[in-house]
Amino acid sequence: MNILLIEDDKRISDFVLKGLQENGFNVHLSDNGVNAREHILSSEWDIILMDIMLPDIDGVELVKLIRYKKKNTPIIMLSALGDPEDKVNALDSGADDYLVKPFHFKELISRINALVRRTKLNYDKEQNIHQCGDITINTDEHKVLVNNKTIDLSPREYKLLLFLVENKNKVMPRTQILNNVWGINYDNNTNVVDVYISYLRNKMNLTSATLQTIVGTGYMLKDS
Amino acid sequence: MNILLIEDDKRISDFVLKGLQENGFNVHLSDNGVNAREHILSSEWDIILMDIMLPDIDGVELVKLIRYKKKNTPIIMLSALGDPEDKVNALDSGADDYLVKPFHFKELISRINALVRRTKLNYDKEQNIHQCGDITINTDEHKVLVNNKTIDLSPREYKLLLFLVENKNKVMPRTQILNNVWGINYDNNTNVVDVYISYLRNKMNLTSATLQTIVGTGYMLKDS
DNA sequence: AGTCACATGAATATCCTCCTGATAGAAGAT
DNA sequence: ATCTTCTATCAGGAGGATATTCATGTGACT
Repeated sequence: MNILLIEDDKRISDFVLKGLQENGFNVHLSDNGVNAREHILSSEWDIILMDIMLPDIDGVELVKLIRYKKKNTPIIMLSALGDPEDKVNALDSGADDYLVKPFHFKELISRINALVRRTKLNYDKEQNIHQCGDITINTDEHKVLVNNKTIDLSPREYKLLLFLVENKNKVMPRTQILNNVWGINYDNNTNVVDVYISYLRNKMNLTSATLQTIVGTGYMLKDS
Repeated sequence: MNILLIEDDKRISDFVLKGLQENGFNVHLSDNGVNAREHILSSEWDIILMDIMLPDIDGVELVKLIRYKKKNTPIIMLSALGDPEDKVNALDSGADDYLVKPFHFKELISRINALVRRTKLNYDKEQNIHQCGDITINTDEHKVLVNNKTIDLSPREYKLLLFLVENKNKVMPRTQILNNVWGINYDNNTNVVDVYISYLRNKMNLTSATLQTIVGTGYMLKDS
């Protein structure tokens, strides 16, 4: 799960970052509003944790911007301000939750889980998502992500990748790949599969540990 | 909006009930767990506000029961217990939010709104108004707006656009477009779809990032 | 009839994808 | 260690897909 943490106070961000990572979350840190905005608009996050007081942009304004841009990413505000007015203000601007510092770390984890659970209820039903390690394929949108970055693939590359993800952790012989991705049922001495595997490894920066070569047989995509 | 309030302390329930009603909510009160369970399982609620300490059933157990029964109704727990353990316990059992008494009424309203907003994101599609980014279609008036400017479309163009907006963020194969917009069920080697996509892009000034071409498949209208 | 808007198929240019075949390099066999 | 087999990668041409424009057909309305 990918979390964007927006926090300028290094003591706090160190603490939160470490704690989240220990709990198995994949966290990216932004320490200012401008940088955060870039990351929000260019990538897909499961959830955003945002300090309300940032050096350059007001957190509430940032939330409004995100919602204005039709981004529905879940947002939890973190703030030293415990005043009801501040809470109301943040929640009404589009944030989903508001947590007053200092907070207990366990509570943060539980609130993250609660919110993500609620969000996924809406989305996962409707979208067809395939995963394998860092790789995410959204077949509805025909979209491929590696570490939250969109990768452009040609139709054939896409079809091959999808086939490998659908059969992750299984060795796929060349013949079977040719059969399923190219529709070729006979052995015609081609090396297209090798070539396209190479394309994928390049475009997606896949190590040979992730997209393994099984010598004499074919290939296998490993789920970390 | 229909709210189920589960609270046995009459002083508090009076206060909350009155406040919610003044804010235009439609509220039903249950003052014990057994009665509440009946209402939860037999009716549809937009949101449930639940005291954690009830005379007959533990609130957390009630939440677990609701979730076990595959009811995804949003739940906010209200409790005098401010202990992190209690919060974690409640949230992890399936509650969406946790508010410690005494709370400010405005905060409760904001949290209710935030949660309902999050829950309804994908459900409340207004019948006559369709949106996608800058594009707004009012089917009652048969009117198309881009950035608040009216666009004149021919019947076929309109039908195609509406279909794409209704299926925004999903790749629509040419065959499916032909089927739904033209009523053609067989492949008759036509390029009308391409031509009309071109018309739309021109008339509406759509970038190829908004109305995307999915090479080898079809087209997709992207939100935001 | 004539005009107009619309729908459609065809034509063209452009761009991108796909595949082949060659070569270099890695892995495995003896 | 050497040879053989298998794999990785590259470059470039052929082919295919798409965008756009044009010409024709069709039906409604005047």
